[in-house]
Amino acid sequence: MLMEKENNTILRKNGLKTTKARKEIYTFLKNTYSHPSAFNVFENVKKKLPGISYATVYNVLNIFVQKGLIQELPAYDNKKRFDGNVEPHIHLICLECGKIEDVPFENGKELIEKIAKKSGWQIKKYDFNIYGICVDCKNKS
Amino acid sequence: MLMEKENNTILRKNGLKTTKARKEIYTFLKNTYSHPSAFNVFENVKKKLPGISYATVYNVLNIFVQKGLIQELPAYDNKKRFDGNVEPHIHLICLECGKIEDVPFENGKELIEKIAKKSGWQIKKYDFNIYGICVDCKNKS
DNA sequence: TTATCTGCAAATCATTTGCAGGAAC
DNA sequence: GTTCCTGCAAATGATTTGCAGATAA
Repeated sequence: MLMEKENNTILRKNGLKTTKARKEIYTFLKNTYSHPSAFNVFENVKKKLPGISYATVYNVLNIFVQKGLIQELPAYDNKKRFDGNVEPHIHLICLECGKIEDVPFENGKELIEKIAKKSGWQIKKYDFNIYGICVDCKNKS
Repeated sequence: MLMEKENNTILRKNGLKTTKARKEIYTFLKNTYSHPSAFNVFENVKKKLPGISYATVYNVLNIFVQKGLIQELPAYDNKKRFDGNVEPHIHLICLECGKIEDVPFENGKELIEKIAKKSGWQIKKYDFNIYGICVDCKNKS
């Protein structure tokens, strides 16, 4: 669990004022593996800050992405997801229940470097999403 | 260039009536490397079929994706892209100009199989997007 | 105090839907 | 002749924006 203090420090270090909204959203994202949509974040943070507005959630999420504090997953179903884990990794996405699990990308770095060299592009980041049926959903059917 | 005849055959084989809209959209997607958005498809196909409606473009794209005739790229910037190349491969996406290039994924199959085995998931497909600055944009700046 | 956020409501933009007429088979 | 498709216009839903008041520094 993230401590209040380090949380403040991180925000300040990134030139952001430490507001309640930002602290709660940051804490929530850094302590979940659920890869929430903006709406999920809104719902959850509202438990702590009942007056928070949906627009503020979007504003804060966008600033965090911009600052590299979190990452944004592309919308495979029209809703962006957000991930407090900024280490490069692979996402396993269940087509049935929507669950998203993280998988480390072994040799990812080498592969990326090889592609950078071959293509001549300057590579900034990647996202690697694998879609299928998760173990739970497989067992259900 | 795709021939009219094979085009018809493929549509029929998938249980689809061969309409002008479908033939043009299919031909366009199979003959471009541009990874167009729905709007790009609309613009281009309108040159051949001026009366076509935007909704039809969406309908047809969705049916094609459903039938596996094309693939859909998740929206990293709020717009889905479509790819006539259904072979699994990597996309290089330029953050500056939006260009998308294909890269073969060597050892992709092995990697996916390894992840399937390890995780227990039944894997259906993947998409692997690498973001950066393309050669042209690098040279410009 | 001053610059920066937040909350609210309205706006935007991609995508979907309902339905009546039209085309494929 | 039936069934399936298209075009149109309206609906939907996620995300963004403008702005006035509130809050952090």
